[in-house]
Amino acid sequence: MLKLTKKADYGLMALKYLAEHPEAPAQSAKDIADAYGIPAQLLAKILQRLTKTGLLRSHAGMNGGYALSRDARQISAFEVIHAIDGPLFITSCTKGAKGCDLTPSCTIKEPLARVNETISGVLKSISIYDLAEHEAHAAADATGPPAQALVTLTLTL
Amino acid sequence: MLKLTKKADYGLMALKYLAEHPEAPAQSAKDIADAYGIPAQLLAKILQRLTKTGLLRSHAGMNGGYALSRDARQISAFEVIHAIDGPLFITSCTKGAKGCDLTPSCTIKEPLARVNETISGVLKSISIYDLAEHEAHAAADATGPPAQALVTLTLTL
DNA sequence: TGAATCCCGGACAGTTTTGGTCGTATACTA
DNA sequence: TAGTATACGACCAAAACTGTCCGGGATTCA
Repeated sequence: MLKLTKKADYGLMALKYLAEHPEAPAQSAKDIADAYGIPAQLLAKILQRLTKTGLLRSHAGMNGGYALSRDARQISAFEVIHAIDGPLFITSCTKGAKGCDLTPSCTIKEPLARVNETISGVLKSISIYDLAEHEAHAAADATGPPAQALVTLTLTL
Repeated sequence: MLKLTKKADYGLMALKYLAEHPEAPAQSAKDIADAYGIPAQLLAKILQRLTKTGLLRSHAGMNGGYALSRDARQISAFEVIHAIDGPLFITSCTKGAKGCDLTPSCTIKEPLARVNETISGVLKSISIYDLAEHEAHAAADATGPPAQALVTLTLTL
């Protein structure tokens, strides 16, 4: 449990692919799908969704395709997952408005909501750039501190 | 997405209930189910599973029921969720052994595995005791430092 | 102009996961 | 031995997930 859907996985993989090919003006859904061996039509729809939410820009016609709308560093895994799978709530009794119907049972909800925020925080702190492989290892070593993401989260119950 | 199942929710709620009634030798599945308005038979099966994994102890017959097998402080939310929903993996390509079939595609897997560990860490750091409502507020204030769980996690990509 | 390439998006079928019920067997207590 | 409670497998309906099909539009190039 607590796993993300294949769609979200595919979406992350696709963005990673785009981040690793910044030179090309655009990559077609089919190219990306072929690169990873995932169903093209399915990926296409995922990319469409990411386009609608503004994470990608699309271009129809020959040599068209998709491209990141921002720098890979500025796109978090959270955004991608949220765009594809919708709002993530660890508690099954979602809906801040109505809450779970009967019973003020979910006193659990409160502490778990914090867990939820923590998880969101982790996901928000990870960018597509972090997922991509940065070729210039040697260069990175020379240029200074490694470009590692270091995340520290605090959870107080 | 990324939400836990109702079963896991129910399980946590039940353990919380047990933690809040330490005086009783045991609580029947029906009592707990009624307290929260959740289907009794379903909860029964969940409690049975928790019993098999050793988190609970059961006792049949009159005045029987379930009780925590350890102190509420010694039972983590992670254990409960794991017992009910099985191993939690954020990546859809689970199985460390075979990995996702074709394509060494899931280079994503590696960074996400760390996210997964982080989430597990959060869940492990939360005990059933933390979920329960502690009546003795005044007492707690007097006895010393507030019994708050403070969790700090570090994620390095 | 027209053909090729590529995005857009709804409808839909197959499968798996969940959530929940039923029935029966078993254990314990009074 | 009657009543209460767990143990557990079979079963089912509904939802979610994955994936496919298909008829559009947009854009580029010859």
